[in-house]
Amino acid sequence: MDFDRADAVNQAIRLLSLRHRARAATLLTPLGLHTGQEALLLELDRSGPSIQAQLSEALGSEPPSVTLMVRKLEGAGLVRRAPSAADRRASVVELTEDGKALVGRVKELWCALAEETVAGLSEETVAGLPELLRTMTANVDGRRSGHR
Amino acid sequence: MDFDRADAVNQAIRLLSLRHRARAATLLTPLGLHTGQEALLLELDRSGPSIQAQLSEALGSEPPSVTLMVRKLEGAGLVRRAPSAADRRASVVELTEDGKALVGRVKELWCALAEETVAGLSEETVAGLPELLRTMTANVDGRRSGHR
DNA sequence: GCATAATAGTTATGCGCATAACCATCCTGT
DNA sequence: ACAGGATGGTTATGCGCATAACTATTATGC
Repeated sequence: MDFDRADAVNQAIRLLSLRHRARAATLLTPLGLHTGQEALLLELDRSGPSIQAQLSEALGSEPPSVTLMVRKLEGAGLVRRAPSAADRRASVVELTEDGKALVGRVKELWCALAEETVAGLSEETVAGLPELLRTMTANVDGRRSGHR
Repeated sequence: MDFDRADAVNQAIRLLSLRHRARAATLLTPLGLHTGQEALLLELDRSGPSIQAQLSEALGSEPPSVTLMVRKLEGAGLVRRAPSAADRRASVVELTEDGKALVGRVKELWCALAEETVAGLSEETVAGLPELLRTMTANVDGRRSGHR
């Protein structure tokens, strides 16, 4: 691939990352959330109480990141931790009532953001978008340093 | 749009951001660069000596971010700053010889990364990709807080 | 059954990027 | 010509995310 084409792809991905994230931030700020935290809340809503290793896997974030996210959300009263009965190393994270209440609002924002994002695109393009993005993600993820 | 579809889009964008960035990081590390710095070097290669406001605009990063990036690249000897003759507030940034030498290698990585990223996609999909991503970027960027 | 490896989690540290507040310089209108 | 605003840059601070190094527990191989 020639450089101009490659650069167009890479730079477009970089800019979309920045802007989509920035837009998410401005939408989430009124709820008192920071970008990334919404992913954790949504995952808990999806899968129910989970240990941090599961969250780390689901979010695609490293364990230390999850530790911090959970700590902050716990401080905000949106999430609660309990020691796991089966494994004394693990702690189970779950939504509090406040957390559950907030998830509803997060979902609305999430829908609004997705609609904004794909505005003006054809129905079929939108339909194929997640698959397309996941393919690219898997392409670069597969080359990750060794593990998995 | 229903939540599942919206979430698929948003999460796919989030994950692609993380992974593409992570992959870029592992490719750039051997060159002693961190993610984001390559964009600045490539922009200088493209447009020649520029003042930081131009870089900020071209990279889509805020001025404070540019200040730090330039400072670090200057420390690494890849970039040089000179006061602007026309405007005493501005400083002109340009590549050093070392910087120019490194840009060549960055370009190679950049091509390799783009090829990895779009592996397995049809030729037409790849051709339309930058435009597609830019459309989405503009969609969320347009709603930005007031300015531009 | 016990040493060793694998796994869950945390702390420390560092980078990228953002916003807020601020200074220095320039441009503009009257 | 000069006050007020716009523009270029920097500093301070904070969050997200990463890696490295560590502890505590659980699983495995001989």
